[in-house]
Amino acid sequence: MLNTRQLQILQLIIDDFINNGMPVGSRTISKNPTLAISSATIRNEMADLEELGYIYQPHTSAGRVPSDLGYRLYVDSLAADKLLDAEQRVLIRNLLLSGKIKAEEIVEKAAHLLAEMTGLAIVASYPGFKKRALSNLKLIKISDAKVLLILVSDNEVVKSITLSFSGTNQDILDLISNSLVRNLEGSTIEDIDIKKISRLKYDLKQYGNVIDYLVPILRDSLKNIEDNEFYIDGFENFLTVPEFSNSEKARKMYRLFERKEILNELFDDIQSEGIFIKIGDENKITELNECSVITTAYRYRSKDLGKIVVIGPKRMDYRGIISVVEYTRNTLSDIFSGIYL
Amino acid sequence: MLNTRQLQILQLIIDDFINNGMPVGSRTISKNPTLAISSATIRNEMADLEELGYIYQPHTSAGRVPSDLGYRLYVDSLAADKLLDAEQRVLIRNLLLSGKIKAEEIVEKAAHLLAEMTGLAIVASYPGFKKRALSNLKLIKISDAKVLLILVSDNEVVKSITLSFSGTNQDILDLISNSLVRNLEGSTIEDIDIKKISRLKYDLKQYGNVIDYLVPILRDSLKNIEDNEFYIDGFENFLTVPEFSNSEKARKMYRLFERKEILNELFDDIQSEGIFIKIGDENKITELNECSVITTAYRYRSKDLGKIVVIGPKRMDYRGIISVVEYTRNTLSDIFSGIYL
DNA sequence: GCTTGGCACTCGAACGAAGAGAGTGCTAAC
DNA sequence: GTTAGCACTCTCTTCGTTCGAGTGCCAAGC
Repeated sequence: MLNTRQLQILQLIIDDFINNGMPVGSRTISKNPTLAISSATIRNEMADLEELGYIYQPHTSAGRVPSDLGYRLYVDSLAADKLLDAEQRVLIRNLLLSGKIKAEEIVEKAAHLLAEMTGLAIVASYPGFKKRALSNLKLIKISDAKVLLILVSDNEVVKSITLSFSGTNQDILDLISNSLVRNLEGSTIEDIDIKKISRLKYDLKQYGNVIDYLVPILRDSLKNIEDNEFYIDGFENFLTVPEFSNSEKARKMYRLFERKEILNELFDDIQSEGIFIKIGDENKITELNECSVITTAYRYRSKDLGKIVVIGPKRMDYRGIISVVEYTRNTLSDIFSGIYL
Repeated sequence: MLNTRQLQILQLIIDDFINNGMPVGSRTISKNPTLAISSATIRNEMADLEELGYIYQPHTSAGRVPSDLGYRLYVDSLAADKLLDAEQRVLIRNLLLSGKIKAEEIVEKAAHLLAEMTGLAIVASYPGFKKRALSNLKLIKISDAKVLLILVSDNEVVKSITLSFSGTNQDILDLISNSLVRNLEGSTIEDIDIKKISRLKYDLKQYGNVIDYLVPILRDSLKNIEDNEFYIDGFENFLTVPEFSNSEKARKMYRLFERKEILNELFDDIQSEGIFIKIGDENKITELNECSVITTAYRYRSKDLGKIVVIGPKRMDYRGIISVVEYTRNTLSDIFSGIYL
């Protein structure tokens, strides 16, 4: 559709616009030594590119700015994915590996790292829990009145819940824990039912009264488990982006991401495998029509574990950001899949 | 020092300025029915108040704005602390009590709630952990290669650490956990030493090789425990404050609170008991000279557990905010002290 | 002697005109 | 097909003007 020169000019315009954020004039492009054509010729080509919808003028006497279509072509032609340089790769890996911590914390760390490295806003979903199978469980005495219930899912995510429960000791709790694991292991966490819990009574007849007291507490607690759905980081980055430095706009963006239904809509739309980019109007959520949204999923072995969404202005360093996101995603997947352990 | 009328005028000026954010003119004050004096008289009084340093003019033909000294007098004369209305009290308590969760999560919830209710930025420190005594401990198998170490401190704070540790089963882990608890219970967590851990060997001779493998992992993990020091929330609120809506300023504030040494300085300065307010230049940290900082500490029984800092522009609804902060602090203390459990 | 109406004065905010500058489209020549 | 040249357009900045809110001070009044 576009000839080589047109494509080259379009790329130069977009590169320049990404760097400087100001409409690009024909003279700027004509200065490029690999092109060696005059500004007048560039102007003619620009008029064509505009007619084809790849660029437009904010006003009559301004330079050109890429349209969504222009960005799309630009992004699609970034086939030669820049590999992250070794230094950055080591940095990311070391930061994510430092301190062996909980799944949630690793995701948060990765999102924070991404926010810092990309200078954009990040939303990440935590590894799922409720829909997974239970793989281990433990009751731990915290104080005279409190017991901690630890649940481990088959995707190695851990949750803890504090119960109000007194008049027991750790030895009894261990017995109860063991019995519960035997009875509940393999059940989907959100579907754990009272019947299975009640089998405790038969296992541990001698502690009947303790169990009678504990069962309803356990049931209620399990019912109230919630997936901590999203972690948000780097929204303050919107404050430095000239396109959003109008604090009204920045705040609107922030408020947008406090709305769970918006996040759900955004996350439901993410396909697995690879990295996806939605530019401007390509986003279904109209509030994001001025943004580009880059999404990917991190995995546990061969299943999706959670998703990462990068949100920024359409004017962003796609090439660099894609490579950082990709490497972080892969590292995260490796960590969760146990490659590094 | 000030006569009744002067004090009244000062309060009216500050009330009006807090509400409207614009310099207050003599005519505005003279309209107040309880005063019933002309604007000319107000002007004379204002000139006196300015001479005394309680108010000042941003420029010659503008109204008056409270100085730090003026705010100080205003805040100190707010003796009749407004009690929070029952509705808000119930709201705060229910929100903080809903779902019995971990200490960290309760603090985060409280900070988030405060950010929403006050419209200001909140920094909270989590309950301390490293300097506390160990009260319970448990190893839980997560997968073939991972074991979770759960630590409970005597102030009922729970931490979990993932260890890479394979070739064992939950029964052995239970035995090891029990032995560790016996040997380490009461030790200060950051001081747990290898010697005490090594006693495992004598307790559980039959698992000698497992123990030899586990001890160094445990030691390293315990060394690397870090107190998750601070939780920050509501900084986006700075975007709505006209005084900071200049996004440069808002961003500066945000960056300020990413610096741990600043937060440490801020938190070290907090006294216990009660609610403290630093206005403008009263803050040692020069970057906060345009802000007011309200601080308080939540407690576990009769000892400080963590601190809460509210940061906003000097122009804030001190009366309302103090009462919200106070009630939240008290509720938090009650929850941690087990009053509600 | 405090209070008040009146008045000249001051200063910032808003508005508009003028000028500069960047960039364009078009035309005619190469 | 490319390019130099030129008229044209539109934004941005600057500068002066006006408008209005608010002041300080003075002289009269209670």
